[in-house]
Amino acid sequence: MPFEQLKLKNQLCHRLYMASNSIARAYREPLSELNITYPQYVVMMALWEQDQITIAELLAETAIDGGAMTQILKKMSDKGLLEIIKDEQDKRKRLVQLTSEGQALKKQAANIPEKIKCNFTSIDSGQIEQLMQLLDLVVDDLAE
Amino acid sequence: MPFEQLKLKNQLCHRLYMASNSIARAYREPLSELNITYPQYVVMMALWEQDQITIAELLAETAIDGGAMTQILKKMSDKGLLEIIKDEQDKRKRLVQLTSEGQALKKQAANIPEKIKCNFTSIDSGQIEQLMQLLDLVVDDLAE
DNA sequence: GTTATTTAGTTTGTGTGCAAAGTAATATAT
DNA sequence: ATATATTACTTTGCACACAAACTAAATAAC
Repeated sequence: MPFEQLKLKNQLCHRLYMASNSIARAYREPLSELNITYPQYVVMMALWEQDQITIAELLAETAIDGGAMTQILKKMSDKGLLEIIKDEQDKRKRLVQLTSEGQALKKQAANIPEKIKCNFTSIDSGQIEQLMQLLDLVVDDLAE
Repeated sequence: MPFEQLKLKNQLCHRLYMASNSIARAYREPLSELNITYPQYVVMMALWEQDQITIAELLAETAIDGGAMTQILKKMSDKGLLEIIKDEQDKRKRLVQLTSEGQALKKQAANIPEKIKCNFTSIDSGQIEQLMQLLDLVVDDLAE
């Protein structure tokens, strides 16, 4: 049975591809009520946890691409969710800071995780925990 | 502990986001030797399994977006990997058919899964199987 | 048999993800 | 002190992913 390993049903990558797209799609509607996209939501979650961090720290926290981050932050800045401030100590760096609007959005976002979890009827929280641990192994193995 | 559920480390979606991006990145180099991208590789895998199928069937098999598929197939057709043939019975449909070059590429691709698996040093095949099953549950739950 | 609906696919516009090249400022080497 | 390298980002160009609007053809309704 040659080429068996090339079948889509045997490919972890295709499962991840589908699962990641499905999840992002699921977030679209709830996030559209906050007028943000999924990667923008990731940035917000990072900043709600720790504000006033450099772009490099935000990149490390979110795993968003640097080139994409510039555009994403610009759009979020235009929407008034955050401000990008020059670091006076090191003028190469820039600090990202939530506006009061950005901070206030946290309350509106608080019920989103619950909304998403409602979709998971055939998978329990233990399995989700297990899934996250396995995904961490994948990510760590692929981090060169 | 309010907002605990909004932390990135507690979010399945962010793990999936990182894992999916990491995997796609890992495929980039091996696939560049075949001069194809990851979604194009998914299309090829589907066609290597079953050739001469309609675009709708290809969409169902790959879970690629319809709008994206049109562009992807056009690029693959330009590269000479496949041809898009009108269905004479039902003129709305189009059949996708590999060229001999497209078929021949299968041999070159045969070692790609092995190359990718080399990255996974801390995760065994049993865990990968388990991971795929859990991801199937996620995808099924989110398929409306 | 014409109208309405559904199906199959394309087009358009926005938002990433990524590599590669570019810019500006700091750190290092000598 | 000056050249070199590194760091922190930005810009550009290409390829998707997606929603929404669109076209064309087959089917269903009447």
